[in-house]
Amino acid sequence: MSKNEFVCDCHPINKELVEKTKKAMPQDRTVKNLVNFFSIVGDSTRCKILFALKETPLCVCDLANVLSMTKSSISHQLNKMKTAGVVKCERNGKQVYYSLDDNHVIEIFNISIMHTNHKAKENDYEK
Amino acid sequence: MSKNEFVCDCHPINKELVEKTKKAMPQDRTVKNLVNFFSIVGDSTRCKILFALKETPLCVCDLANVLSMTKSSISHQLNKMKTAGVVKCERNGKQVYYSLDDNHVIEIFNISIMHTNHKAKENDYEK
DNA sequence: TTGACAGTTGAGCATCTATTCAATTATAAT
DNA sequence: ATTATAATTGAATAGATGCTCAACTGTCAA
Repeated sequence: MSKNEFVCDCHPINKELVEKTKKAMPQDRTVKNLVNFFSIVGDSTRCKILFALKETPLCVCDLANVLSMTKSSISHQLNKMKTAGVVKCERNGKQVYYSLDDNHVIEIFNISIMHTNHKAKENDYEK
Repeated sequence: MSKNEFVCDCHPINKELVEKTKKAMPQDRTVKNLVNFFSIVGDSTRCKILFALKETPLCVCDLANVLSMTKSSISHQLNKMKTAGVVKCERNGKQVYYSLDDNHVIEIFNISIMHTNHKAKENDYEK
């Protein structure tokens, strides 16, 4: 199967603009990294975990209590988050303490909250 | 079904810290809005659409050509993005032109790209 | 009014993914 | 050693989601 296979079902309206835009598109790896990151934070459980860890490092058990979920479910998500590089962990006796691995995440959260609040307000006006 | 039902399968290690962290957690609606937004950008097709629209407004057909996908598939995604408030559209004759509805998105993209590049570099060192 | 093209829409399908459950590992205390 | 607790892990399940296909709407031109 060719990678350049033409799978589009229509001819371009503005061919030059299409070509120009194609050239301006970022590398596949850039998109992949970005999508991977947004997928991690685009889940309710993981998002809440990050909000909790923003406050303080927590062990799996305490995270489970904060979110009112099972340890197993939390642990599964923490594993994904660790792989994605948004949290790190450290064992202390029987507990494993998780914390944020990069404060960029909080910065992104803050701007995004501003964005979504702005949008939410717009929707209020429409009512 | 009670909303305060205890579904966690373990007792807290540090009860006070759990309570304190619970109080610091954002409202459900804040998390919901945020997750909704991140879910929208956390998809390869939608992410690419935003990168394309960052350059210029485009009709569905030209977007389909830029991404080498079908009109239908693009249209389905644009519909979700419109509902989420990240793109807006305007008909011009036979074409419907889509564009970004809020430049916050690009700002969030830029910071996130910095974050993911940072992470990608870390992974390179590990090899 | 008819035909062509742009775009939308809903149903169906295949894939992905979050949670559950059960079993296992790791550590500490008795 | 044995027991208890914290955490991890893999398989199974149920629900979500993106793409395809086909039918449909909207607009323009002849």
